[in-house]
Amino acid sequence: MLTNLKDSKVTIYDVASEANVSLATVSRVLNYPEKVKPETRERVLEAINRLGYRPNAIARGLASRKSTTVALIVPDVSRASVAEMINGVTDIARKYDYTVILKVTNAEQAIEDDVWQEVYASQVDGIIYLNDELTEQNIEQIRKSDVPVVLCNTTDENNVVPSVSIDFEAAFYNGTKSFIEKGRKDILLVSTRSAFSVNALKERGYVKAIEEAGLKSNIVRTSGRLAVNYPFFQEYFKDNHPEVVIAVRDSIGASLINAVSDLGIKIPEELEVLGFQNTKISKMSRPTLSTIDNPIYDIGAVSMRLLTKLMNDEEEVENVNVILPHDIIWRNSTK
Amino acid sequence: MLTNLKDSKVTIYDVASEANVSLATVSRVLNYPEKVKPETRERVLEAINRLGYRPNAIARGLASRKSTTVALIVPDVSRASVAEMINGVTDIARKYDYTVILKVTNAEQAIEDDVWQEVYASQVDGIIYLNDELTEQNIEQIRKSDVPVVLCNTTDENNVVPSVSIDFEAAFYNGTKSFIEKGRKDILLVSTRSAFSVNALKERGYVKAIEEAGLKSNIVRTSGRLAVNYPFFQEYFKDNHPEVVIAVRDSIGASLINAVSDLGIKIPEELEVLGFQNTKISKMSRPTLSTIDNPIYDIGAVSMRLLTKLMNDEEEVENVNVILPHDIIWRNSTK
DNA sequence: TTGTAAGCGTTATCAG
DNA sequence: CTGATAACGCTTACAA
Repeated sequence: MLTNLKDSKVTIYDVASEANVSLATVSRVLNYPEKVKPETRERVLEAINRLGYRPNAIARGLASRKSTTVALIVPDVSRASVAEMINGVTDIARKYDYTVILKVTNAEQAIEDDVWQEVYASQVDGIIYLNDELTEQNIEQIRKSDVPVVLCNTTDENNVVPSVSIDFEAAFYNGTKSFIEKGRKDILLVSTRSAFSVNALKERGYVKAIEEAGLKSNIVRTSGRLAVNYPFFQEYFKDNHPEVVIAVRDSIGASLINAVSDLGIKIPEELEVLGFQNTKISKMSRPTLSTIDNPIYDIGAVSMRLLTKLMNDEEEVENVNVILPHDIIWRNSTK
Repeated sequence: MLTNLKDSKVTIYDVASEANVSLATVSRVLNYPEKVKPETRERVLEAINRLGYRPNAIARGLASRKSTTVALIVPDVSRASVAEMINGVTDIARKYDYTVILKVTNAEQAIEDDVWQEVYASQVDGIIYLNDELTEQNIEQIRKSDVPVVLCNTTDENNVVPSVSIDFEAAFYNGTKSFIEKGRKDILLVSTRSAFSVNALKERGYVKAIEEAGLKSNIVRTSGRLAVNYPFFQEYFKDNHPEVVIAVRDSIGASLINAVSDLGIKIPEELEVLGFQNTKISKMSRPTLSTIDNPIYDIGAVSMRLLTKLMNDEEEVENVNVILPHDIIWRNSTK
């Protein structure tokens, strides 16, 4: 009769009296079960079940000064890579009994500033931060944080903030080099316009491979948006005919394939294309898009796991920069 | 000197003494600014700024018995439609100052059960629930909830749970009918296998249009997964040659286009294809996929807005079933 | 208009 | 091993 009654918020007091113990004992069986005699523990557990008691996480948070909550800050969840990463984070969060608060910034600095204030107000125990256009200002923000932060799918150049990602520079170095080894000479990199971001690392890897081979590097920077990319590519490829294009994102690679195919250029015969990320789109594209596999689910999962360690002081906060391995997946957009 | 000091958690007491008022007054300027004399209000505000005070959301939640937090329960964030919907929810949540907790169930009933317990323990003020494979059990769960729930992108057949979605039946009725009006007779619907879901509504709309026209309905049900769809379609279209295929999801439509094109069938000349959702994939597909536009961002946004009303008792909990308009977008997979 | 004080539902520190 | 009791940081009557 007491069970499941809609508005009957049952508290620890109710359980205590039901089990004929003090509330302290109930609290103990919940948090340190080994510290209470098996038979009373049993009695309390029964009372809990009978009443359908669920500890109030808010009261618990206030009293214990930890919320077992983490914030996940992302620019936009509709990007395939961030969506998949979120799955990784939430799966591991569940495993370690953390609640996750989702904050999306729409990549706007003003919102971003608010968001940091909000998550502090929420008393989160840790923060997972995904921002592939990290600025100095953002890094400063993180360093002032009194709760642990892990950068997800990015790195801090100075290794002062914990992070989880692949080695972007090596990935693009290897990707570029594999074409060079096949004898290609005219290799274009399509990157994005943005002050400072992981794309700079990708560019660096590309340039390194190109220069080592004594070739000429060639980078064009475009928007990340489909509506502007398509016409841009159609224009560009009227006059320019590289042998290979490496794109910093699959979506760019795929829209390039479409734009260029619509122009009558044959892929991979006349132009080879390599993407980055291995999203669904790379499999759905025709021809299917060869791509550098960025294990984004794992990156999310490992980030969350790392954060749990940081929150429990099992790990030093500095110099924890996890590098996950990457792969190149050859499909039909390359010979 | 007190500002920004890492571990100096400044509380309402600190602000009170800094401003020479009682903590109650500080609380008032935060919650009912009009109830405090402008000059003291000013003094308090200054103190707040000077100390960099941020109210502790947890303590506030405990005292006020509301958390200004909502839970967003989804099966999987990597599905394009749910990702975009989440953007809608978070944008509106931000506008109304709600924090959102993200719970992903991986479409597993066991996790789902846990999740509901967890969100209750979290003392959320409301729940947004996205599940396109709703069972009786789930509906039961919702009805027992003592906090408002809104179904997002689904409807409860009995209209007892608030919901926001398009009229799925009408959408597929109209989609089907538009082909019938162009003289097509052999129209196949590709749906998914699943006990009970919105796809049943889509099927119903299709069947209605077909039967009204005195044609023969034809539904095949497949998995939602790319890896199984592709070979399935290749097999199916060896022997079957409908004029039109309507798919219950863009991803199914797009993989059908790929499978069938790889078989040498010309789209739209030999087969027309209509998808559902208007995801990025429908624009990236070649030929581009005609599709029923499901305004999923808006659905998320409206759901959250509705939930705010429900949480403030501005709306009746029963019979709030918002139907958003839909559109058909004709692209190159249809004549 | 402002202050006092009693909670909110836990955890955690003492004694016993 | 268990029970009182004081926090935790805030909201909210009720008094002044």
